[in-house]
Amino acid sequence: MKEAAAAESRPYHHGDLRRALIDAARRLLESEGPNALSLRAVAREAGVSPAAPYHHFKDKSELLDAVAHEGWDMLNELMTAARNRESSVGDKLTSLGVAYVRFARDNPALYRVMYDASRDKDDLPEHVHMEDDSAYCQVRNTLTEADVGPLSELDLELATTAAWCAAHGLAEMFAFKQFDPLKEALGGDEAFLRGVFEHMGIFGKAGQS
Amino acid sequence: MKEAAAAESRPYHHGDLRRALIDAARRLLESEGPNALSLRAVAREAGVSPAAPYHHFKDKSELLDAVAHEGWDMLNELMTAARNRESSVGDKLTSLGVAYVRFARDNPALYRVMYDASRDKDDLPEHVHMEDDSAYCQVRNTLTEADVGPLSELDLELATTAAWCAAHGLAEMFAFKQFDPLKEALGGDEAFLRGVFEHMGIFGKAGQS
DNA sequence: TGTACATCAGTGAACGCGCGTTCACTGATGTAC
DNA sequence: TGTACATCAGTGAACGCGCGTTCACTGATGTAC
Repeated sequence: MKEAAAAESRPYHHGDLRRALIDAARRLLESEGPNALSLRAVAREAGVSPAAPYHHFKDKSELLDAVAHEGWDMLNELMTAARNRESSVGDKLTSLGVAYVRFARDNPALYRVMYDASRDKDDLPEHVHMEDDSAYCQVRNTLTEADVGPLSELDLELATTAAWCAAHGLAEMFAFKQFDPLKEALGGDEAFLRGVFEHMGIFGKAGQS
Repeated sequence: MKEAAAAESRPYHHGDLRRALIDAARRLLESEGPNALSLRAVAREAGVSPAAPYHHFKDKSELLDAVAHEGWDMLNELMTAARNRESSVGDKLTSLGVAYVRFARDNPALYRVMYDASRDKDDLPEHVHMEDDSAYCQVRNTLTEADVGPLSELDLELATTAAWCAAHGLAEMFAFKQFDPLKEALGGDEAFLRGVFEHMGIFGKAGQS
């Protein structure tokens, strides 16, 4: 219905096809999963010919990168909000972890695209771990606030990495049915999530201080 | 050369094509990566017609499952060995974690296939977390040996899950170039690995006890 | 204000490709007598 | 030991499919004068 209406009313020139393509990709991603995300499918979803995207993206991977970039931006924002919401270091860390895994749970296909795109380059995008308000830096900066004595620069990076890995691991495992009984016994996703975090050094230890 | 020789000498009936196909898949996986793993490519690599695999596997996914299954078996064995190699609980846990991540580092494409196959079913294969000598149980059983007071059944599962997630997260991140400076500063992969584990509750805390 | 023209952002047909799977077939093997 | 025959495990050609990308094109827009 939406596409039909768009097809009727859309003028020859789209206005902001780049934007529309990314949105279409996001829609497809959540409705059909990451494997369905072809250039042609995105064009189709946007109601446009298969060649049209080439006026806005060099090739398929550039479109995917744009989608992934938006995902990271969302995550950065969620993490910033999660940190600002709390006052103690321990609460901030837990809140960051929970926000991270929630994002992955609520946007599983997008999350997958984000890491797939990174893996292709063997690196995470710069703005994820370099810029000041990036998700990675939210974690690192919170860790510097912990009053567990001065951490060396190396230890700080290691601790941040440990936290990031732990959260990513949980995010990837979260959907496995294997954990359903445990989730149920604990009373829900959220309790499970916090339960696991409590057993992870970064989150648990700091959470108790 | 190998395929040519095989093509010359192989009789009409292969002998053990099932085995040969899985081996071919493994070879392809490490040389070309997970995306190159098509049924046709596997048949080609095994020096056999595209239809031949259908006498041994119902479809492509059954072949992939067989490959993944072998990966899990390898991992189970490595984990068992890693645990038996050490005597203290802390050393066992660290050794398990290191063995896990090493496996992922040394067999990145296989590792990917293992989890991709699991994700398609939303569950890990039974023999990975149910059987007594499975990787998962190696971790859980080691945790029961820890003298940190009696863990409740739920806490035990949570702790095992936490350790598994943490290791998986590190395994997935390990190859990112982002960590190259850190690895170098610490003096190599191994030191980086242990450094991160020390900051992870399960491994670090128990490692100090 | 009107007109010529360059530029931009679409179209739609076509390209070659590799894929998973099916089919009728055939060569090799094993078994019954 | 030899022979007839069923069964097994291959072949290779063909199917339809969706993909990424290119191409010559055209309709719409903006700008110079």
